[in-house]
Amino acid sequence: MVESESLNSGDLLNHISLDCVIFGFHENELKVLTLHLKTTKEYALPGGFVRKDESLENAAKRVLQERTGLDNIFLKQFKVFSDPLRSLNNPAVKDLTELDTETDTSFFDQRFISVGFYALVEFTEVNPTPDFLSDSCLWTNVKDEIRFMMDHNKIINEALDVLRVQLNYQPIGYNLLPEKFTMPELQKLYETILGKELDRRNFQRKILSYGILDKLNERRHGGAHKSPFLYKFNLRNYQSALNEGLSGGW
Amino acid sequence: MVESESLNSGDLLNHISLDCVIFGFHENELKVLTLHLKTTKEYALPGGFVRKDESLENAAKRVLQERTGLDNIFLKQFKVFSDPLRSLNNPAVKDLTELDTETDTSFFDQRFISVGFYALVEFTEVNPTPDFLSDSCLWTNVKDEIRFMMDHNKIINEALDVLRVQLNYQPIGYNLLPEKFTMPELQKLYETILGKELDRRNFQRKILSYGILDKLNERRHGGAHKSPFLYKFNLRNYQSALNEGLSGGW
DNA sequence: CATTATTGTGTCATTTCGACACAATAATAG
DNA sequence: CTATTATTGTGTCGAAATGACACAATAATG
Repeated sequence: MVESESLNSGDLLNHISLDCVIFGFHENELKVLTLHLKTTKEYALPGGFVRKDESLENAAKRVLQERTGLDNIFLKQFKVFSDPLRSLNNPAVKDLTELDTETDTSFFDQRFISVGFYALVEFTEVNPTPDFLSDSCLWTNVKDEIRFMMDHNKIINEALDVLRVQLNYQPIGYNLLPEKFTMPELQKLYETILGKELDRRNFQRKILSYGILDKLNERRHGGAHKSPFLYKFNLRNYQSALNEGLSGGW
Repeated sequence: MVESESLNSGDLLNHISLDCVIFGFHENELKVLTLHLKTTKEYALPGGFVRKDESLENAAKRVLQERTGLDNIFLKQFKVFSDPLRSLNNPAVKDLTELDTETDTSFFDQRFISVGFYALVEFTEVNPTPDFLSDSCLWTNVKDEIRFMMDHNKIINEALDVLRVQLNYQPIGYNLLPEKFTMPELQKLYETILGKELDRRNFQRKILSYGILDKLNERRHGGAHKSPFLYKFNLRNYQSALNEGLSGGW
């Protein structure tokens, strides 16, 4: 098991951890992948530590792979959380002691400076997998404002802030939506992230003007009322929009 | 001396360092505060380490205070540099060994994950002060593309990228310009950061529309030709623009 | 087959943007 | 002391983007 190897703390850098805010979008709701700790029953973000020979990015990829089964997804560090008091009352210490009295908890019982990453994933492709400290791994609704352990609420909120800013100069949606999606679905994604409603017609005009969408000759049937057209992202243009940024500013 | 205390590495967190890209603006040039190492004669960014009881932000403030004499300046972390190979050939180890054979260099001779900060300071207020490893602390011109040690060139370039993006949704200039400044000076600052020229009249129209400037009833005399008006930032509006962001996007 | 909510598409006035023109002015040169 | 010259202050104009709406088409539902 990968995690029990990780517990062999000799391979890991001290004082440094990372936490991942993994965003998914489902049924018009923005979700965050969440762990539920076995012993202390607290909610926590998926996180991990850095091996002595790997980069932070690689460590974050490992965490993502282990919790979601996914590889190659949008992943970005956004802030370091270094309050010297943030590691106090780390429930992992208590959890570990109760779970397994033989394990040395001293690695967990130190001050951690944690690098926050956020990831955007396609909800349906995720296979949520708990780690050795948690009894379940599940999606929680951002709107629900669940109480997380330590400073994880702060981490989530700051990730959301960054995501909102990103929306203004980069395209978003690939990685968060299925391959084919409708305009109303894309709009709902934007509205959910921004926390406000947008005009349907103006939204369509603007998003189309970026040239990152290909309109398909299919419609989504099954819902009530008129069937909307399906779109997919034009990866070529999407990628160049990611690199060069959208319109914006000077 | 503060630094020799810092060398007492028992107070410091292992594996974690920080580097500051301190931007200044002078004579229409964007500058970076740079250290020149005594022994290896390499150029380096001001940096430091984190005490066991302080936050990263606090450690960065210390570094800034020590190198510039300034307190309370714009300072922001922008990225963590964690390539496992980045600490190889850290000249500080060699420098230290040659400078003082009694000092234990083992603290320096470890892998460091470095948090990049960038700061915006008013050039004329800075009192550049070398640290114990360097023989001088001076402003270098960003355009000159001086070769820095380790990955510091990369750190500077990424800081510049972030600064350019920031320009599009936040006001910039306070902290980089003197209290009173002219419109052409402000424009040159923008042009220097962006690396491109802007139309004089359109720039003025746009920057004024933000409502962050107060036009004064004074002009700057002494230069040739027509004397431009002086402006200062309206701190009230500037601050709220910082918080709420400029126009932009959705 | 009518109802109803939703989608596709378009209009219009307002604002913003990009590219310029021209007059005012302050040191400098003669 | 006056003309020169480069720079600054201010404004215009068409094009493009934006925000606020209207109306027809349509696909499930009853």
